[in-house]
Amino acid sequence: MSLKHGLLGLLNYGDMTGYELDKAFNASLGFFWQGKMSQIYRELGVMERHGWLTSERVIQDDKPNKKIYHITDSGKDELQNWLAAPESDISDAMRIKSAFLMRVFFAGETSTEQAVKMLTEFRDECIEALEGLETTSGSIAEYGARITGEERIIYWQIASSFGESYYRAMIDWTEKAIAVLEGRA
Amino acid sequence: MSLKHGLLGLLNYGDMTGYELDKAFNASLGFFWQGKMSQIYRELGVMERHGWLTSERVIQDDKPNKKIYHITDSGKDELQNWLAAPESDISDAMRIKSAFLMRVFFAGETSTEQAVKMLTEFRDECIEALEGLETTSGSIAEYGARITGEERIIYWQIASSFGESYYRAMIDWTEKAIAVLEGRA
DNA sequence: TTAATCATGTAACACGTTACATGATTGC
DNA sequence: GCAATCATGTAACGTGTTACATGATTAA
Repeated sequence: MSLKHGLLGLLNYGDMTGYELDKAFNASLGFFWQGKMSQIYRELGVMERHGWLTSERVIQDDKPNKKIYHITDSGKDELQNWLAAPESDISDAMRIKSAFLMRVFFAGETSTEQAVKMLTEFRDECIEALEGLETTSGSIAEYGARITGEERIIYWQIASSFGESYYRAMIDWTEKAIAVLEGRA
Repeated sequence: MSLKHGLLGLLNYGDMTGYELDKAFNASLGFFWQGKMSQIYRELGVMERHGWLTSERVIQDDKPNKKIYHITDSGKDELQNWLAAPESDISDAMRIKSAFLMRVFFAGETSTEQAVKMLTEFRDECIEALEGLETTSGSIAEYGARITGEERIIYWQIASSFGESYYRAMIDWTEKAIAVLEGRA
């Protein structure tokens, strides 16, 4: 249900079109939730049918026509309920789901070299991702400047600092694993 | 595609029924990939149609009849290809997807107390999960004793040590976040 | 007597991905 | 001339979840 709630949260900051929502979503929430445009358009339709949103069609002649979405009181209620929901999403957040780890699990069926290669690639990607985070925190600051409210920025920073902790832990883990495999060889 | 590959990997250790696969899956891979029984049965059907498996029906009169699955050469090929696939699943493993983080992101719409409560609950769950991991490594040892191959056990331990790194990082992050919020209040 | 274990599945729905379709304007 | 931006969607498929159906045996 979280794509819907992410969209609600963004529309709570102000009216937007589906196209703008897609960009705002990727620029802010995109770090910990991904949604394709086609899915966003579909979900907006569902949400409108739920009565969480209303839409208004705007005719343009220099650019394609657009449809501006507006959050309703019912939508704001839904957002608040979700935010206040005791324990919701936590058990979900605890669960690790990783096809990569599954490959590690079965790596005994291949050679040690292949396993080391796989882990090395992973570590390199983690390092890159960690470096990329500086860009992300930059875009958060930018966003924060535009949309008011210092209280909000604190939470954005907390959420984005998750990435740092996460990638650092991954790099650590991978390097230990590589050391174990190379020590054994 | 990873549920399929997990099942292939397990069937590569030996023939099993859908019911046994469900239990083996949850006892070993369940830590980083979850699959419901109904989904497992469906996927087994698909895999058999792909020619990755064959099945044999066994009539029992004290217990319900069962169907034993056996991996084919084509299935073994598929498993090897997946294991050798350069870079597959890595970009997937990098992506963070967390509805919980989305709630943190929007926590500015509620009170600081509520945000602290949410984070505290999360930290507590992480601590519990970390403690629960000792049980997991126990069950890995048990599994390792039954299914031969010391090379395999190493990878199982590497995969399961991921959890430790992960939960420790989460606990750290949460505690820093709580400190920031409480310092501000 | 009640719950758990054994054992199989179907049906419907929810969510995510990929491919396709359309078409003007603007900057390199 | 070519790619990007603006702007909306549909269709089909893949994967994950929930609910339902059946029914014997065994241990607390």
